[in-house]
Amino acid sequence: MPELPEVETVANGVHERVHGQRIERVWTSGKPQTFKSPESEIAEVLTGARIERVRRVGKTIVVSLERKADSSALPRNDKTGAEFLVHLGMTGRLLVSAPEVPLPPHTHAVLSLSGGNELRFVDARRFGRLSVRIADAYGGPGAEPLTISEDEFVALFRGRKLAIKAALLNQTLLHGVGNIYADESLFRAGIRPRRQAGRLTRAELLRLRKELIAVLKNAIRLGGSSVSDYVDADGVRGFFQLEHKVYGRAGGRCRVCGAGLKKIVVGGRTTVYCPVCQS
DNA sequence: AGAAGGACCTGCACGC
DNA sequence: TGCGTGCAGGTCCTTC
Repeated sequence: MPELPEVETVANGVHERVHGQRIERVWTSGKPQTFKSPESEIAEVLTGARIERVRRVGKTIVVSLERKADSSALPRNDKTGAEFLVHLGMTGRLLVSAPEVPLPPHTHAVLSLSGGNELRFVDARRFGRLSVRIADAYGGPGAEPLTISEDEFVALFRGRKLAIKAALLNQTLLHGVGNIYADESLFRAGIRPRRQAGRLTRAELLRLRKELIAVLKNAIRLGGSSVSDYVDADGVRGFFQLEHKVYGRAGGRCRVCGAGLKKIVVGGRTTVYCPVCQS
């Protein structure tokens, strides 16, 4: 399931392959829940536009477009272009493929590019979302975990009564963290997932911030975690799943102390932790 | 207002 | 063998 490192890997890979190219044709599947903007508006904004840049914000892939002079699908704003937002949801893939490669099942959008390749959005479970908007340097709903300061991080959780695990998953506080990296960072920081966020000490929160950043950066370096069907822009799997200490290992032994790993539900999500290493 | 829980959706791993 | 069941979870929406 794509979280910050997986989305970053895909965004970087797609950027390298498509920036500077023009979108010549757009096809969409007609499955309504995939499209947060009307499909006609997406087609109108994308067709003929040039891709300037592809980047990650939180778990969202932001494709910056140079606006066409005659586009009327979005309100006018002459100083800026448009943005195409891609959220991969659970099983979404954004692939750059040659047109002769057969379309995978569950393909929901195909952008034919001036360079000859296609940018394809494929999503079996259809939790992913596509939309377009006026460019205003999309910032996402929460703070960016890779660059947040110590004081800002500590302030996010002050007075919060929900479990620290649930707080990490809340995208309006911190965006980009999902179930895998929440469990992994809490394990590495030695903190129980059910602890009330507002009752963690400053020292514990600083440890959590440090471990979260380390685990995210390490995962980016390894191309993300491939569980379920995550792949990068070339369809290649990541390697961070081999480094998981707790996620997906319920019933197994802790790799640090040998104790049995416990499985519970926190914030509606399966949560795995070590009862000895996490106090 | 903040927190909690269900709905959405499909593929896959099970068990009988 | 084949079928049915349950589980996975990011985000949105409703409820408390």
